[in-house]
Order: sequence, then structure tokens, then C-alpha cells
Amino acid sequence: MPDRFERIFAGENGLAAGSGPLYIRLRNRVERAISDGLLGDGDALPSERDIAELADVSRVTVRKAVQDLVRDGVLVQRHGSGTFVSKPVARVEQPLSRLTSFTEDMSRRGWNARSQWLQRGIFAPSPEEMVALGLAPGDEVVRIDRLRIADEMPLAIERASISTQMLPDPQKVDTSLYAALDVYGFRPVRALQRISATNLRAEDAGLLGLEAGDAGLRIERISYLESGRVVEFTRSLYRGDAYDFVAELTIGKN
Amino acid sequence: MPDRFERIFAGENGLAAGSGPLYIRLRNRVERAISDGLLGDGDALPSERDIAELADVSRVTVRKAVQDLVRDGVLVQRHGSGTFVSKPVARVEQPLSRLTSFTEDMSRRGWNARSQWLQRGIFAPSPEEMVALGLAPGDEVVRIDRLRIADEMPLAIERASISTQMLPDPQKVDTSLYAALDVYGFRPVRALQRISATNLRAEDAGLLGLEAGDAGLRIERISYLESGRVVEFTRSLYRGDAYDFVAELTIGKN
DNA sequence: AAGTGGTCTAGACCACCAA
DNA sequence: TGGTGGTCTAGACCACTTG
Repeated sequence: MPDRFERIFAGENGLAAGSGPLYIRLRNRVERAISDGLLGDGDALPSERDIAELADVSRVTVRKAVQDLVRDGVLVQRHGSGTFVSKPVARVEQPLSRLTSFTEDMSRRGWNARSQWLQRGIFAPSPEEMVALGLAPGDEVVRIDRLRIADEMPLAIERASISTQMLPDPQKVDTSLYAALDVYGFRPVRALQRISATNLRAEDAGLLGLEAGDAGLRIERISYLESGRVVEFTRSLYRGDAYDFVAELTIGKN
Repeated sequence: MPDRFERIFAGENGLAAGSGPLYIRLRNRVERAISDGLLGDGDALPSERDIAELADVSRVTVRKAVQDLVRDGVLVQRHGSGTFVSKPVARVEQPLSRLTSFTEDMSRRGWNARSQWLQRGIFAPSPEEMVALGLAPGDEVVRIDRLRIADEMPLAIERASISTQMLPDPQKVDTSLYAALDVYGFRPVRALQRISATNLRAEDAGLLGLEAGDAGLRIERISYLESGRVVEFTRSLYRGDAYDFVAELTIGKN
């Protein structure tokens, strides 16, 4: 039975046709098979060994092609199980104009949000923190690092730094950082965010349930009091495949 | 002369110490050497063959470790030249509250901005375009795809779709899409943007001078007229390593 | 227990770059 | 021209999942 996999991997004299590296030709064949509908969401591919035989290349070459597609989010591999076409992931949308906390935000959506502590304590500030928070030598910072989880899917890593002058005791923070700051009368009213994209490092990717090199949104936020004084400096990493920031723009005079 | 490379790659019984995959142990050694200052920005590493000999592993294993770090932006490789520690890239900042065009924006910064046409013409709309632009069957769209370049560095790929009812002739667009829309009285005043992160596909990465799998910012924008009617639907991909979006947030009642 | 992906090796040839 | 990274092979063993 000449099945679809033979057409995909062995069709037209194998990969002899065409030029360029074998793993790229192989990669293109798989992408074409998906866009042509020969392979659908969740479908299993043959094993790497079988693909190698069908396409008449080494398994190393098959792996190179497959890993590229895994890295691009086209395929997923499960150890001991097989290689499959990715299913799209449901995305969370986050409006970009209002200052909200993760907890508030997720519960408003009806998601079950929780956090996992990564670190919570008092430290000597890094140079980066000194600049961002405007600290003097000898000052100390509270660091609150959390893994944010919504409906059992890790969504983000959040690393917050606050001067001990604003938040003397990190143990006072249970679920909401802003609520704890409120207690001391230091709730921020304004913030500046910088958003960029980055390839996740192995450690961070692991926390988010992704692979090293997967795309993440990196967000740096500096929050201000009404008086203009800096309260909080937070660096976050969001899953690129599950998070959308939404912003409304208007045409400005300036 | 027992140089620093021996300490990095061959120190303490090679990689025999420790557990886990060899390429991860090797990767960690390089990362540690950089964070310890043993390797600085722009420094050259030994050749892959030399590292393999120093660490007593195969070259394939060295490549796996090095490629991981290249993918994370820690190292850069130049074919025929060598492997080097990355130098940080200058970043461009884009405010996220004002609706501006790329050309206007870059010239205000004193950058020399130009575009390269990727595609410009009239097409039958894709299902995605029909939904976004609110088209009826039989309607047509103008597609304007450009590679945005600032000071000879490719910064973004921009794919804009506009109903032919708003912009009958794509050839009317020379540098600024908004200027062309203005001529017909259809300049947008408001827009909604969705921002997320993605691993760039090989083709897009090539246009941006990056490697497949590198992180990019994906932005979808829908622009509206004063009347609320949709004008433009644009999907952009920005270099993750060279672009920052900046947003100001305020605490809201709602 | 059989099959899958994950890691690793030794060796080869090619394409590119710099001296 | 010699050294570099880029691609490719055939074969091996391990770790994990599933029937």
C-alpha cells in the first residue's frame, strides 16, 4: 500500500531533485505536506528511522530537519512516543493600557490563577536594580520571583524588585504584590513597559514547560507613585505561544 | 602555556565531573566562562575541532552545545571565520500609544530609513483578510509587503492589506502607506495592535538577516477611520534583538 | 518487550574566509 | 593555502512510553 508518507518523503526520486542541503529539502517537504493538508493537526509522523529510510538519508539529517520544525513550533516531539504536527495553543489576551496584577487579571477571565514561589527575600541590589530603582550604596532590595500559572499552564516568570524602603518585609506578599504595597501606602499609579522578544534560555524555558530557544516575550516594567518616585522594577518572561498583548493606538499631535 | 581555554574546556578532569548530557555540561561551561569574565564581548572561541579535543568529546557534541548558545544569542558563528561571544545590539524603542508610520518614526530618530518591496498588487482576499477587513465575496484587496530597513539593518517585515475600496491603486504608495490613504481621505485615526512573540521561520529570518528559530515580535494591527470603519490590516515581524516597544500604563477605574 | 526519541562517536567532504 | 564552520554518514547505546 503506497501510503501518503511515501508520497511525502520518497516521491519524485526521493530528495535527489532540487538543490541545497538535504535537511532543508526534507524540511520543506514536511511544511508543504502540512500546508497541502496531507498532514493535519495532531497527526503522527513516521519514526525518524522510517523517515530516514523513506527519504534515503541518515537519521542525523532527519533529526536536523525535524528539530528545525520543532523549534519553529510546526512539530512537537514526545520522547518515547513519536513526532506529531502541532495543535494551535489557546492564547491569552492582555490589554496594554491598564495597570493590573496577574491575579486580578486572570480571575476576571475566569481562569484559575496561581503562583509558584521561585525566590523571596532581601538582597544587596544588582547594578541594574540600583539604576532602575534609584538606590544609594548600602540600600537593600526585596526580590520576589514567581512562576505564574493559569489553569495549570505556566504562563510567565515574573521577577520583581522593590526597595526595602517601600516594602520592608517580603513575607507580607502573599498573592498580590500591589495589595502588599497598598498596605504601606505605596501603590503605583503609573508604569512604563518595554516589550521585546527573546529566545528563552534553557532554565527559563524549563520553568515555562517549553524548550530552550523557544520565543518568549520579555517585559521590563518600572512603576511609579503619584509623586513620580519609582516603586517597582519587574522583569517578566511570557510564553510567546500563549500570550498576546493588545494595545490601542491613537493618532497624536505630538 | 596553559591558557584560559584549557581551564574552560579541560579543567577538572574535563567533563567527567558532573552528570547529564555532555553537550549541556559543555554549554554551561561556556556560559559560566562568559559570566565570570573569562570570555568577553567579541572574544573568539577555539575552533570546534580544538574544543572537541580539549573537552575530549566529538565535534558533533561541540556543535550541539555551540548551536544552543548561538540560538540563545550568546555566541555568533561566522562561516570560515570562527565562533565569537556576541556583542549586544543597539535597540530601537517604539512608543506604543501613538499611531505613526515607520518612515516618520525613523526619520524623527535621525535614522536613515528605507524599504525594500517584497510584493505590491491586487489580490483575491484570504479568509483571514476577509474577516479582518469585513469584505464581501468578490471584493479585492491591495497587498503591500515591505522589508523595513534602518541604517542598513533590516528591522521588520510588514505585510499590509487594504480593501481596494479604500486604496484602488497600490502603485500610489511610494514611501508612506498612510500618506497614500490620506490622498483618498482614508487616513486612520485609531488602531488595535496585538503583540506576541514567535520563532521566525527560515524565510522570514533570512529577510531580517537572522537565523531560523530566532525570536521575533509578531504584531497584528487593525486600523480604523473616525467612523469606526476598518481601513488596514497589517501583520509585521520585528527583529526581537533590535526592537523594543514601550508602553505607558495607568491605573484604571474599569 | 518493542518502538520511539535523545545522545554520542569517528570520520568525511564541501563552502567560505583570511593571510 | 590552510583553517574555519556547514553538512552528512553509519552505527551505537540510553531513556522513555506504550501495549
